[in-house]
Amino acid sequence: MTEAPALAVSTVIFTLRPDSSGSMKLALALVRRIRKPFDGLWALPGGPLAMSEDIADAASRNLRETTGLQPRYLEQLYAFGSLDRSPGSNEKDRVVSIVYWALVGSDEAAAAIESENVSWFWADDLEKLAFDHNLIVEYALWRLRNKLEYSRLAHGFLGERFTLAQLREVYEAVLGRELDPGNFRRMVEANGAVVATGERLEGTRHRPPQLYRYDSSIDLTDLGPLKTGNTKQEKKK
Amino acid sequence: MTEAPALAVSTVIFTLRPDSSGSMKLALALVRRIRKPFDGLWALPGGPLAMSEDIADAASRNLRETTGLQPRYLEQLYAFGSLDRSPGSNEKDRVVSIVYWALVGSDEAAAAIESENVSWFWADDLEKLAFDHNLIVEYALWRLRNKLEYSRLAHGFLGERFTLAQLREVYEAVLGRELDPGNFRRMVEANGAVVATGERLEGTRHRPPQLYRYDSSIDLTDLGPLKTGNTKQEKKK
DNA sequence: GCTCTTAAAGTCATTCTGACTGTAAGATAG
DNA sequence: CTATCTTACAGTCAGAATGACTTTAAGAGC
Repeated sequence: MTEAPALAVSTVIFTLRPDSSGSMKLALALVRRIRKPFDGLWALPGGPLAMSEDIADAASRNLRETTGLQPRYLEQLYAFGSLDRSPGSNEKDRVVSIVYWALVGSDEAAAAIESENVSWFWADDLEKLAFDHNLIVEYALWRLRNKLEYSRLAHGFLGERFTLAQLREVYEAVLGRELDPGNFRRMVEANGAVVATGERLEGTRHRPPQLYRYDSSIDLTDLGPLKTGNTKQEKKK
Repeated sequence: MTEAPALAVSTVIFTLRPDSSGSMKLALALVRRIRKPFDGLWALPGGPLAMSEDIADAASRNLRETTGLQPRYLEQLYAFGSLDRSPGSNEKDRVVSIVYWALVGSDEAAAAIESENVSWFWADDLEKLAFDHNLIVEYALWRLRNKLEYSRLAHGFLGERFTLAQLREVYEAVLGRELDPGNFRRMVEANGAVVATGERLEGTRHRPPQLYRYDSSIDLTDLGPLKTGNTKQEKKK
């Protein structure tokens, strides 16, 4: 049997974190490389795929190992396998990376592991990363922004119950632009994936907003015939 | 170094072919397996990824090797790597397949290789295929149908010049439903990806339709930050 | 009570969409 | 050479969706 390219799994881990001014911004988890190539640069968390480990499980595992968290959403992004991904390295070292992207709740993310070598970075305005990881992040961002518009994806960042203002804040942070509150409400109500709980959020300094929850009979996102079933989500319908 | 899963590349090859009544229907190329497992069943063309071969090149190569054709469009679909893809087989045999999907022109497809072990099948109404290939085809179909609506994908099936009726026929074959000719014309003209050539198609038994071509400054499809550049397409803009 | 802030409902003009009608330009049959 | 058939192509109309905006409601804090 002839030599074959190695297989690795990496994960782009997104969350929302409050910036210095208190508004939510999109962030992602990176780890610092501690060996060549690209020693010292930041990179996506990842590692080799074990012989009897499901690919999504591997992504989930390296998410847990780096941040200590569980993904609220996990989806395969793309398989990257160009020959020049690691310039200057021997052909023998070729690695094909199957990349996943994940969402973690912003409340949970605050409790995530952070250290000298594991940290959150703002998704826009990234420094130069190891390998082709800048391209990978760009693509993951593009996919996240596209999917958000026709799916329940925002739920991946929120808790069980949330106000429409919080939901809108997620959309604004991900899309990077402000949305009209009235039109946003109309859009959300029309699409029907969100239902009012009847409860209200108390303790604000203004009119108490209603709390909503997602209709659990609707999938988090539309994967077509692919039903991963890897996250904690249930599905019916 | 511990043993790792093998890496293979497969391709879902779509084309349009006239059925017995003369209308175009979506078809895909399959090869018959001549060894275990699933000996005798039909399967997607594919094979192992060579050490120094780009993944898309491998997909392109096995498209050429099975059908003798060049893809007009080629895009990565998904990496399939469940542990139970080949039931009953040894864990040592685990294969992760990176699957691509391709479009070939219907005129060229008519000249494609066909044999006892290579043949076209209608995309709806497929028999049981080897491995998880039914699921893969289903997903490829879903992706094709989704992308068609917001891209220039239909060009992958057509020649340089075509009438709006031909373009509509592609849409109808892929989507599996009839479209209103007037509204279709309006939609196509509004989106601007198609331009009139001024020439007309002669020899019909009715009013001669105008010939159109795609505006080559617009990408065949929107891949976001990913620009494969693997097919013969040029891009500008 | 007054003010501040956000919730929530509603208005309006524009654009988009699907269904449909009407006319144009050829070929063919008689 | 006229009637008929077929499809090209233009245009209409009503309802839905969208973006910008206004109005009123319901709390907190002073």
